[in-house]
Amino acid sequence: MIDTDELLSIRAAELYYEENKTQDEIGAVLRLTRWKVGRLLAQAKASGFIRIEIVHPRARRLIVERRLREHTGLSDAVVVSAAGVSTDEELQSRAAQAAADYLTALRPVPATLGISWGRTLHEVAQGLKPGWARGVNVVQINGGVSLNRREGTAAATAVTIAQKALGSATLLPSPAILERVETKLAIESDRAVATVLDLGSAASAYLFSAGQADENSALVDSGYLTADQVAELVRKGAVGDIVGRYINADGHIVDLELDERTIGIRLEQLRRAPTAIAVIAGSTKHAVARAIVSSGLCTVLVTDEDTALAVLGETH
Amino acid sequence: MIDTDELLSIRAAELYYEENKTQDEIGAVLRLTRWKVGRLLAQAKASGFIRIEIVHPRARRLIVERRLREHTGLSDAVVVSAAGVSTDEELQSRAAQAAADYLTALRPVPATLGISWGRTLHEVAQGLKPGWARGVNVVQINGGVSLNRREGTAAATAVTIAQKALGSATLLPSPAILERVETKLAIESDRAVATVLDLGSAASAYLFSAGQADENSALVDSGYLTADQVAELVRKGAVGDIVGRYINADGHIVDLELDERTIGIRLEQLRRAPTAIAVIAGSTKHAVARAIVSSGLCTVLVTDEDTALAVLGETH
DNA sequence: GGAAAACTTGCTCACATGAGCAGAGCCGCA
DNA sequence: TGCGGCTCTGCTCATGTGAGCAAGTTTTCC
Repeated sequence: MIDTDELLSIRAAELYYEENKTQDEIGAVLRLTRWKVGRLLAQAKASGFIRIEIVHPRARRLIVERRLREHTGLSDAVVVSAAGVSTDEELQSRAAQAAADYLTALRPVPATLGISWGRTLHEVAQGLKPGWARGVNVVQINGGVSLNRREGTAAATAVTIAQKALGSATLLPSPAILERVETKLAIESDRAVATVLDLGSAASAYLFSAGQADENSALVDSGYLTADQVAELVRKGAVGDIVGRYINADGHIVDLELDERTIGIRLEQLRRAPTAIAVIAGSTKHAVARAIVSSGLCTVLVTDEDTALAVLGETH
Repeated sequence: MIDTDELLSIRAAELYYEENKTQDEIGAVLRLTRWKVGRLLAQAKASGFIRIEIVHPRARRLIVERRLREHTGLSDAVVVSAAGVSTDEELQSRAAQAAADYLTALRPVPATLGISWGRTLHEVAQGLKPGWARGVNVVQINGGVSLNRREGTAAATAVTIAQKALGSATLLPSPAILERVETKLAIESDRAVATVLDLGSAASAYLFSAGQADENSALVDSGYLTADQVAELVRKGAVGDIVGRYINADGHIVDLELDERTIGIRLEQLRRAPTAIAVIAGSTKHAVARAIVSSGLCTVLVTDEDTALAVLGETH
């Protein structure tokens, strides 16, 4: 049988929150003093019977953000509401918009911003307001899309962010992954590439997303890897990729040989960065997000509610 | 683009409802006066961005109850929350419990209570507390289960309610539907049956449920009708049955011949009753509930949130 | 361009509410 | 039975909050 006080507190809550009665009026109805009513309401709240939710595409979940800050190594977190969202695309859009907002409010404004590329980053670029900053040098930190897709996606992202920041973009003129280590080393040592890589290593802040490890990965899409190769990586423990490098649940490189052929910033450099903003949302990216956060690959995580709970290890 | 004030009001709501900050503190954070913050919060509420829900099996939806009272002919309504409920059975249990509570609180306490039978009514009987009233004569108002199922369900319901009310039960010793009109007339005029019917006609209050019109109907289950017969009734427009009589969406008898062979209170008598409590819940019963309410077959409806919205014509 | 209308802003004031506290009632234990 | 500790109750008081108002600001329309 349910406790009498519990039932009373529910009746009180109904009158308070649905009928907008004052605690005094409720007291009159239920034959209680107004103080008792106040206590019942507090009890109902404490028991979790009262659920207050902010439903809006731009709503954030501050409570979850705080939990992330407290229970992980993150220095900051942005968690967008997943209320009323059915698709992963929608979640990613919300997170991207939130990342744009975060970037706009970021102080100090980074002189140099290192960015990766991909669908999510592109959306972040779209979400930024023209003039969001006054002069930021945007640098690509990993090799770009260029094999068999529309050439310009990666470049366009960097350029858009830079233009809207009234700054300049520095592109990394190189593929993401090369077939032979020798080629990679050669390209890397080329002055045009080396300069950009050095600039990227010294960026004041980083902004990047992550990809899940499956056949829908952007690296497969761009033709750098085949679905079979990714499947093999998964077999070796890969949960996803970050700046073109596949990691396992511990945040370690899965395939050293492949990694040696990948051009771009190294994970250690990212780990040392004072500001590394990861934008990762959608149900397919829970595992990567968790790996990235727990291994300290980012200092700030922009994500959705469900992914945040997964990172906290509270998957329902 | 989203209105600036709208975004601000969302930020304010986050700080107010999730972080429990005062409007003054929020003003300090967002660089606004506390009055502006108050207005933003009011705006957020008015726009429906703030959703407060009471999650508890015994929670009621007073707002929907009021809408029912205002927009239908009902004199009262009880609407239980459907939050976190997956099955129709659970919804029916909640409604049955709520009906038991309603009956307990009903004033004046009915001297004679006319009841139907069925799964729902049985649950209402279970949900009543022993001693919920002091002396109520419980009368069956329609023919009982008796053909091929456990004999006692209908009787047990009446007896349980009466016992718990420290009162007496008067059973209707008759089947629900007879095969020939002549038999029905004969039984009806038998003193033992006629007395009970008269008592039922003069009850101070009625409590009944309704059945959906499909092969799962209690009348099919009890062997009074075949699945085919019900299908035929549906073809003629039947949406469900109430005290053994099939009605269409307008609340009219679907098959006059069948109705002539049905024993129990007539719908006109129910329509004239000052207190007729219908307990109807579950997604399969939306249509019957609507028919019953709109044709004035009950004065009080005990139901679940979703059914209530269907009755109000707000199915999403 | 200027007046009227509509809206927004910062305020006063009254009311609603939560924190904190003293006393009442209840329980267990000697 | 009597004593100390426990919870629960009703209160005072300080604070948080919404209604209403006048002044300032923007918009609209001639």
